[in-house]
Amino acid sequence: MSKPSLVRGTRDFGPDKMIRRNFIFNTIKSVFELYGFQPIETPAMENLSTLMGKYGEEGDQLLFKILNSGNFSEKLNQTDLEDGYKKLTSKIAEKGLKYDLTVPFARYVVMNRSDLPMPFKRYQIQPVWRGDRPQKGRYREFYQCDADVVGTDSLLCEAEIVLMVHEVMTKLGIDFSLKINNRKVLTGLSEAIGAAGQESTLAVAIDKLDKIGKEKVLEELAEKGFSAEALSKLDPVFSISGTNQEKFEQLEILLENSATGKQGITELKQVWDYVAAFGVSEKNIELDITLARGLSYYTGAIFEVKALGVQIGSITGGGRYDNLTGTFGVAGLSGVGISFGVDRIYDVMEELNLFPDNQSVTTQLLFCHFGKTEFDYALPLLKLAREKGVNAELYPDISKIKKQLDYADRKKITYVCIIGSEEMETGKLTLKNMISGEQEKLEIGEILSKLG
RNA sequence: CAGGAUGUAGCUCAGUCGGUUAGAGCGCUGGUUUGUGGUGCCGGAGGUCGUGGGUUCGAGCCCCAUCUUCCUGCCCA
Repeated sequence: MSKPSLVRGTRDFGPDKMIRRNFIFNTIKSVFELYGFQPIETPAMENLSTLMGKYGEEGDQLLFKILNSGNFSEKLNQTDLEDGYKKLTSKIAEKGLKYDLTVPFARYVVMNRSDLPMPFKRYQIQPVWRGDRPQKGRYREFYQCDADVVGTDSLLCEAEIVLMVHEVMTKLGIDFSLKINNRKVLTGLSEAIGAAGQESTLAVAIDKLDKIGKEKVLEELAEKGFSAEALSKLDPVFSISGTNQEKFEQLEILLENSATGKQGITELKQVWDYVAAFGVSEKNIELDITLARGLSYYTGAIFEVKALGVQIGSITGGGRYDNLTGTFGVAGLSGVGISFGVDRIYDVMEELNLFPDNQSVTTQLLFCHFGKTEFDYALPLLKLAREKGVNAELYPDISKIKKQLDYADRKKITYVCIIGSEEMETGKLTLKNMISGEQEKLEIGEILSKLG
């Protein structure tokens, strides 16, 4: 038999990791609930018709497709095989693993809209799957923690997303940079340089500015067919700088002839004002007009969060999508949401050593014994300990005390209660602190009140 | 999905020009004045050298394929 192995890009999580992951999950969850979001869950798999076409062509390729059950090749003929894999796929696979939580959520909203209080605020913490090639901070199975609001255009939602990001990152101790842009600004930008309709190409190139530099960006755009005139009009974009307020002023001049662009600026400024009203400092929040994410569905605000001091992709991202439910037959429902990437947040915290030490949930008290008589004597004490709310266990085998202490040591149990014939006679049990090595003789009641 | 690197004990890694029986540290396990773990001392187990082919008298080492992990790109959390 071959050695067992994991599917590439997937991982097991042992107790140590789960404790830390739960710490992150709980932090995010508590913040979501504080802002009035309610939990839902959706299935791991969806119909491919729900998933396909929502994430662009790249996304369709990265979807994990599930082979139909039973004789999936029954109805195939030679022509199907010759037509290529894309057409073949739709004939042998009709389900897929979900790629994110937003699209299944949109499906959920459409299917349940008459029962949902609008605006509907939900959060969802589940794994998603992408058939990507794994590398640092990129997995094929990973968890997203999403919070979305649908059924309102209010920019208060955008502002609250900013506040939630701020709160979560602060609680986790992560130094971060939250970048905000607006799709309408990108649209305005393409109009302003006379390349209306080319905004996706433009945005994808500009997005790489801080990575490859101005020259390479212009090079790429020229290759994609942008005129020299358009590129020269783009020039002021690269010199936008200063405080967020100063950036707004420069941007207003740049987009003065684009109605859409000006609308984008107005929206952004409104978000800023709301955030300011909550007294949150602007220190970690930055207007970045080169930011481009989720171009296939975001229509308004775009968010991205990066951790400072760690070389890893964005740890959180989101934005507003005006028409996601439109593809499911219900138009006019606007939504805005945020997605926290737990796996990347974990990697960041690990690298920066941000996990609290005393986080481990473990046994507080282990009863050790010298034999069957002592074992039996300990049973009611064990019951008592648990009734008092002390996490306790009794070493289940009759074995040497050395082995029992070693078990406590490995499991990082701070206190052991040693029971021998002497202890049974006097009722004074030996309590040993495994960290200091100190021992004292106490009655069970004293021990439990000390630990409780 | 494109390009590059990688794989030897549970972990981190040595292993010469292709040459006999593949090593170390850590970990694991047993013992060490039998009622005491984490620090000492002594012993022990553990490897089809990622996998499958090929070249050779002979392969951990050379060639091909395949898989894993890591890096870059694209895209993203």
